[in-house]
Amino acid sequence: MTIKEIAEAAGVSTATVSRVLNNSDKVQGKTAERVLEVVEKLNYRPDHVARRMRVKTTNSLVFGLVITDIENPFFANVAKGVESVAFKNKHVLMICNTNEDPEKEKFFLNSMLSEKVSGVILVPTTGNAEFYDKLVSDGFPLVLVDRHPKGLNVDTVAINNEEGGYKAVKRLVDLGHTRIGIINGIKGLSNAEERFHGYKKALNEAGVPIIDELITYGNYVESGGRKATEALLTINEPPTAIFSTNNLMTLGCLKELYKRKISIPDDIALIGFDDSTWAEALIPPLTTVKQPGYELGVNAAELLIKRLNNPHSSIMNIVLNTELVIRNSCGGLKP
Amino acid sequence: MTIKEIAEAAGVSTATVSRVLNNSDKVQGKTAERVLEVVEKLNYRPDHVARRMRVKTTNSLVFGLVITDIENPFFANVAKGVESVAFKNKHVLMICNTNEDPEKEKFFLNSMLSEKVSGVILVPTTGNAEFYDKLVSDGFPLVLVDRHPKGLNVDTVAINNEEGGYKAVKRLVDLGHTRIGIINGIKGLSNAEERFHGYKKALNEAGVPIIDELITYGNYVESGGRKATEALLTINEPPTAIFSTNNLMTLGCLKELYKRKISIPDDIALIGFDDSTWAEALIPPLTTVKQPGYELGVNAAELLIKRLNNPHSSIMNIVLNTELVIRNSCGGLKP
DNA sequence: AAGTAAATTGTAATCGTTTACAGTCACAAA
DNA sequence: TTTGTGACTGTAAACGATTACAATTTACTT
Repeated sequence: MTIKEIAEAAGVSTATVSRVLNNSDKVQGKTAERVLEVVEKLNYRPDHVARRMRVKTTNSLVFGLVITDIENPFFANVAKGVESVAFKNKHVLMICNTNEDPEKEKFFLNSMLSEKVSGVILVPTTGNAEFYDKLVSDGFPLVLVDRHPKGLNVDTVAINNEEGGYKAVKRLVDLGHTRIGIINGIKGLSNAEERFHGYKKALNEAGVPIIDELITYGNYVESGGRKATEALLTINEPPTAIFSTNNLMTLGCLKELYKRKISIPDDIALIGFDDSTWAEALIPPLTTVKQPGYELGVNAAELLIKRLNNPHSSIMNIVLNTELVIRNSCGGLKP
Repeated sequence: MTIKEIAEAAGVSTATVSRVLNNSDKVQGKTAERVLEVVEKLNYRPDHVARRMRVKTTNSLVFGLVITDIENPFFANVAKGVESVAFKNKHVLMICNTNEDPEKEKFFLNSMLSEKVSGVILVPTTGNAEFYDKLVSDGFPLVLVDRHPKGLNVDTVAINNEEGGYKAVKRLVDLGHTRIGIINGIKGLSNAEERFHGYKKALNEAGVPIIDELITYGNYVESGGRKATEALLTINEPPTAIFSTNNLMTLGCLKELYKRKISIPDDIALIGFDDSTWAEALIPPLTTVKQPGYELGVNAAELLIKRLNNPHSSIMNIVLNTELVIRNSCGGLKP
């Protein structure tokens, strides 16, 4: 079913059909009606592929979204935010999942470029910075979310990770802890390093020494969180509190603690980063730094649209704030 | 950067470049090398849009995936399974999120058809059955996952929901419960009804009467689970065990129980459906019926590929089994 | 009635590939 | 030398839409 068949059936030219379909230009009311009737009757569906080939604008009706882990509820939130904006703009989403693999990421970005998406929202891994740079300088609409490779002049939407880390650790310090273990994310990722900065800042401010033994890395995955927890618990003088810097590692940590029958918050205090939907269902409910994942996605999508409408406006870097959600996994709550 | 420019730069025709790029046909080694060098040097990226327009096959390098809730870890699992197969086949995924809204679903399906995806994997909502039917009879490659509208002759991959529900409730019955509340999913959805069948079957087999008061509906969302739990707890003689038929409703249930300081498994037993990553981190860890979400996705994608390669082979309905994961939320475990 | 501007519609080129078909070339056989 | 045969390579026509430009019709003025 093509525009040509519609044209024939309605006794007009393809140009007229196209005009009616894009309800642009001036077509006589009667003619438009007749065409629309035929369109309806023949159940015609426009071919976006053909359209996109002809129309050189960025108007492809598809946005790309590249995330690192679709199974992490945080990124699911982000995706939902992006989706809601995309849908409002009649766009559809091409979502890819890199698993933090730079090669996969490159493949997906190339695929999306080949598919001529309008633009891409990307949670960057490490190692492809020059590639992004080339895309941006070629004028391709790209928005980075959640992470910001150093020295890159590109639109970004991220959260204030340092402040988030600071808040979390300050809370622990305020409750009297001085041996505070941290489970860090992936080395070299901006958000991981910033959260770590926040940790150090809070300790420094309180005059608490920073002890190497208490600094572990869990690479943002559950098994990493578990191993890191194990490491923290088996040192000479284990921490009295743990700051886990993402939700999956928190899960690993919880499981390890449960296995060892170490109870929260009595034996150890635990504070997480990222408020997942299950955080409140834990016993005790988890105190955590809440990241606005959905808003991150919404803002990224809106920024992308802004960029599309105005390719030469200056680069924007949006930073959203976190919120400390105090529940009971660090104690300190009135009963 | 088009194939034409490559052709000029390499001093050959566009046909030759195309042949080299699709490493088909016989092109002289030297020529191919020269072309590839130019491709490399000029950083050429094929235009899939143009390609797809010319090539009428189903070979579009894009699969569609329509799910109902990207924030539900179960569907994230499914998506990941689909993704892994897609990636192996150098395909990229167009993912849409219907939120159980039939209108949105229709819009997305139309979009995907317009984008000429190779085929679609769909978690169907209610109400668009005739639409699917038309697609399938038009020869469009469609695979349904997780749910199966009645009377539709279409490829499906689902789990054995009735057996899953049966296993869960049997476990409760075996532990001596006779007042077992159920929090059902969305009325009219095959998987919800099948799980409910399993519930009734287990009770009937044990000679336990089925009591209307104990049957509630939570529509597969957290708030629904919460309200349903509230309803169950405020009847005259509350249940001693609850079967929650999906993960989000289980979360709602847990929160309601926590609020009311009802402890698991001492005051009430709880069994869930769908083993989320957090289920094991709960205290006590959640006993649940595990659905193989990832495998569901893998199988759906493979079925889709099979369908693409062989459009006229007979319709397949794949059913995967569940597994009862016994933890401690129903009690009955040796300490 | 003729002329003119405005409104509507049609013609045909174009987007970047793929591919049927045709053409070229080298070399072996007659 | 001519002819036939592969092995390559090139030419040009699609694919389905959009749109500049041309053509036609309509409406209005004088």
